[in-house]
Amino acid sequence: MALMRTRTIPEATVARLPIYLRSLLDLAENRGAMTVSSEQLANLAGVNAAKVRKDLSYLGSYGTRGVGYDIEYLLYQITRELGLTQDWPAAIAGVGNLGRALASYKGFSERGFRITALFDILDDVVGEEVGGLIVKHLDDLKEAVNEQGISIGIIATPPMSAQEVAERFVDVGIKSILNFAPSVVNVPPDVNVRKVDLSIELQILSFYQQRTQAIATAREANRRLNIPRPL
Amino acid sequence: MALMRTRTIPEATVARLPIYLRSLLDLAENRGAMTVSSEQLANLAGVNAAKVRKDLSYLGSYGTRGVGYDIEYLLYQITRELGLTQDWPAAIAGVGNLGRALASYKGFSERGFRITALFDILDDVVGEEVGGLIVKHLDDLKEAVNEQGISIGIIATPPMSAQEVAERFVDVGIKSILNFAPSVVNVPPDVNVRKVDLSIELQILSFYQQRTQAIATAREANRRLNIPRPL
DNA sequence: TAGATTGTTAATCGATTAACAATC
DNA sequence: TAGATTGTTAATCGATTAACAATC
Repeated sequence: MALMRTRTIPEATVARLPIYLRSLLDLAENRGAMTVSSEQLANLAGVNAAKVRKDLSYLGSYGTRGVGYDIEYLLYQITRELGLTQDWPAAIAGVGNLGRALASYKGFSERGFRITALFDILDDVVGEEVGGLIVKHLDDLKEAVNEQGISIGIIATPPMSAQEVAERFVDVGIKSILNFAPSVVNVPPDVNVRKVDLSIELQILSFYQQRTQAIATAREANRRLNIPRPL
Repeated sequence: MALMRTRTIPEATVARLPIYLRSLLDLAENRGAMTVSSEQLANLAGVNAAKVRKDLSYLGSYGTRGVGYDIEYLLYQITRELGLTQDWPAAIAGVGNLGRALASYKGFSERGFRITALFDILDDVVGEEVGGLIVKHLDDLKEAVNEQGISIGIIATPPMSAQEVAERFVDVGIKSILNFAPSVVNVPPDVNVRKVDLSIELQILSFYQQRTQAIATAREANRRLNIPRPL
């Protein structure tokens, strides 16, 4: 067996590639640029230039010293690396407020993701049309997955149902799950799960908000103490 | 001036506190437990026990050797640390699909966050009732912020408007922003921004999905090569 | 006392960053 | 050649984890 190519892109880098991708698309489409320096790209992406160069170096050496990176080529490389040259049809389970918003979210299709099926278990939701799709019963998951080649499952159910839906996804062979439900789901180790949790984001923000306010209060207190300074 | 207390909780720890909080609430409410060991809490939160103990040690030494942590007390400490004992009213700018879903999202109020105002700029949206609130024009932001003590701004607009909304938020003194728009916003350094980007999550998932599939394919290829092995 | 579990240390790992030789 | 910018090295920083003494 040939030696396995040791192309291990760090997680932190993978998480930044989509940000670079977006910046590059902006440069290409709206500003008609042909090349970009690590410095420019760093500014657009909100990181520093050394990080950009290091990140891009994991994809190979695609820049030109003294010139920068060819935007089109870099776009192609990042797109390929992220697997975006392939089609990954996605299904949403749970057609409540959030599920509906996700189903009709333009950003997905704009970035090449197709939501091809919606599932629920409530009689008054199954059969309804949402965002151009008829909501199916979760019991019909397997059939839809086989027919449509669905490879990404999106959980938009209440927390109580999340684990069961995750297991159903796993049972039908789905290996990538995006979980919007506010609960942890357990899956086998070969299944990729990413979690988006609105409450957690707000709670983290609360921490930093509290700190910001504490700093402002401390500064104010110091100001009051210091200003009427006796000679 | 007294020496500033050097209580610097690492970012990674702050991001995990809400997960512990949720697990502890589950233990307290649904299972009537009084104490919890780092081992148990780790299992619920999906991390390892050493990490739990290290994380909790930043809050102080609240455990009892040989026994574990008192759940009620730990709940109180984490809640306080995250700033959740305070009320942080939030406003949403952009009442499209996503904004509506967020406005009616039960999870926020369940976890102590109040959405107190909705803003848009479109005539046919302003004045509409969504989730029990009348949508206001963005021009009335300052008034509402002052009256309601709004401290968190949520951006749910299209990407093009995100920067302008962020600036309006900053102008009226908001120091914490949750950005759902798929674009980077620039704010002064004392403003806390967190970004939730649905497309980026899917793109990262795409990378790992591609890798998972490559591994499966390689395994299959090896199987085919190895099974009809000549002597 | 024996068993359980914390809190902390120290080793390790991974990510960030400045610096600069290589080179367009 | 002079100026610009990459790609990589090495230092540094922050996060993770195993191990275990402390102690309930």
